[in-house]
Amino acid sequence: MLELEAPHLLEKREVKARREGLPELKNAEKGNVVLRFAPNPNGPLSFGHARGLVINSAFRDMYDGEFILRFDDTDTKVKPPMLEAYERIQEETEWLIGRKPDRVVIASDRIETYHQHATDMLEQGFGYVCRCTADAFKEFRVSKTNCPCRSQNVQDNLVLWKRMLDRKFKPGEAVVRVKTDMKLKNPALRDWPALRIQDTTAHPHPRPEIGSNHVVWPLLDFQSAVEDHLQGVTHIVRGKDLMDSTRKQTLLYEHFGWTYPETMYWGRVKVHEWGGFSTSQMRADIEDGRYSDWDDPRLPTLAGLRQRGIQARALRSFWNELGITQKDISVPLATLYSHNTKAVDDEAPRLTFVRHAVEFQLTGDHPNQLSIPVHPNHASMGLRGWKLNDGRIWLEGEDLEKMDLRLKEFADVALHDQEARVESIERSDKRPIVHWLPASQSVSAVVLSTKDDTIVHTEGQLERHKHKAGTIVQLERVGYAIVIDNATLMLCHEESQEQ
RNA sequence: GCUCGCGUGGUGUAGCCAGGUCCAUCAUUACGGGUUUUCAUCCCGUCGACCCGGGUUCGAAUCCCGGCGCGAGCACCA
Repeated sequence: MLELEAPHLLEKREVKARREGLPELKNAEKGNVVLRFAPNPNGPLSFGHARGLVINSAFRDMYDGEFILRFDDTDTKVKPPMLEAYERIQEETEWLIGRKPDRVVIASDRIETYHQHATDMLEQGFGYVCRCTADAFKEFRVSKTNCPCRSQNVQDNLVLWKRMLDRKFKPGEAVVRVKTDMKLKNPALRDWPALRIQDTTAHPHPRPEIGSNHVVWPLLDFQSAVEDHLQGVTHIVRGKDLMDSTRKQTLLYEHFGWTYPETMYWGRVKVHEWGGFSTSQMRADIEDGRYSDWDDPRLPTLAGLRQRGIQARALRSFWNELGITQKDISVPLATLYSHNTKAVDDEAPRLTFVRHAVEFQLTGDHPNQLSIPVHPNHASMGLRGWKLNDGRIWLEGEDLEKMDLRLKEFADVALHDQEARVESIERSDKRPIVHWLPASQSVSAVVLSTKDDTIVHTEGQLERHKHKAGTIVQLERVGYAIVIDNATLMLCHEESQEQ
């Protein structure tokens, strides 16, 4: 009885169990879920894009569904696409989510399909060609009055539509609008624009196969709505700034008799250490030479983070942990770094880097060589063999305040002038343990790190190594770093504030 | 201004829809301790929160109303 009338009462206890990971999708059937992420290819992917990629592909995995990467490249003037970005975004997506998208769709390939749907809309009478100026229409929108173009009959609309396609209008002289209702409470929804004219002679599409082929282009809400339906998208998970888009598009779906996908939203995210970066601002700064390129480690691009050794799986766990609440949040980079440390530590070979190195001469009895583990927790990673040869060693400038030191993995020494006299091989007291390097084992090197908006160069002596570029190592007592070449590394994580 | 959305410790997050098992979860940060010949990893511990005011109820983080705060949309951008 209870089961029939109020099954939720019985499930209560189970539902209250602590949830881990992402929430369930509504009306989702395993194997029958289609998701998408649709960036504008006006630059490479940013940190923020990663959220859309990570979350949507996580749902794809959770439901054994499909994930579409779609290029929403329908503006050639305000946010012109960048030709290189198409390939680059696909490569970065694969790196981030660890697989290729199930489908890739490029909006600019499908302009004629959108035109066809616009024709359908006009024929069925729920759209019209509006020849008012943007300003004039704005007044109609504010005053909740119908624009005169709204009452044109279907024939007139189709004639005007053909003239649009035939390049008889200039940009701004005609748009296609969706008939909703000018008295709708939300002004954003009132007879919203679906397609407009772009001057693709002055502003051709950067893809050579598209170029100036079309002048009538769909706007986001129309293009996205039609494409989601055509691709069979079942769930849309996106930023809450697109909430009104959902409402606009739902009105269009009702006209067409389609069912709108389930939607979920996330709020805005700010990273405390980064200001507001926009793709176009970054592009300008790179052109001005303020940053080296899109992969400059100071930039919040995926390429920049990757350059610094931030791992894809760290970004995945970071975004998955934030989840999809609608709250606007501000996260410290320390959270991302914490995920990255977990991702990297187990596999990071240890290496010695002596900053601001000062030379000393070892004296007294001591072995002439020693072996140090590559990783203290994993003997299987092998040993590093050091030879002392002439007994010249490097110590870090900041460690020299005390005269009695323990050279890590080696011996207790007492410093005097330029001499380090070995007092004991065994550890004999509580003197501080410091890292050090035999001169014969070292090479002059530089470690780069980002600090605020600058790149700091730290000179020092680096243990000789054969790690390939891109390897993440741990510089003992310094931090995790990515190998650039034999004598250059870059710290993965910004120097901590209290240093 | 109109419309929509959101307010749980320093920062995130779970719980809220279907009120009790919540003196509120987990993570991170900070601090303290343990393991460790790294200021790493790992482990243990401590501090710390339901925006405010009413209401409904035996009982409210959870439901209702009002207030306040924050954010977004109102583009012929995405």
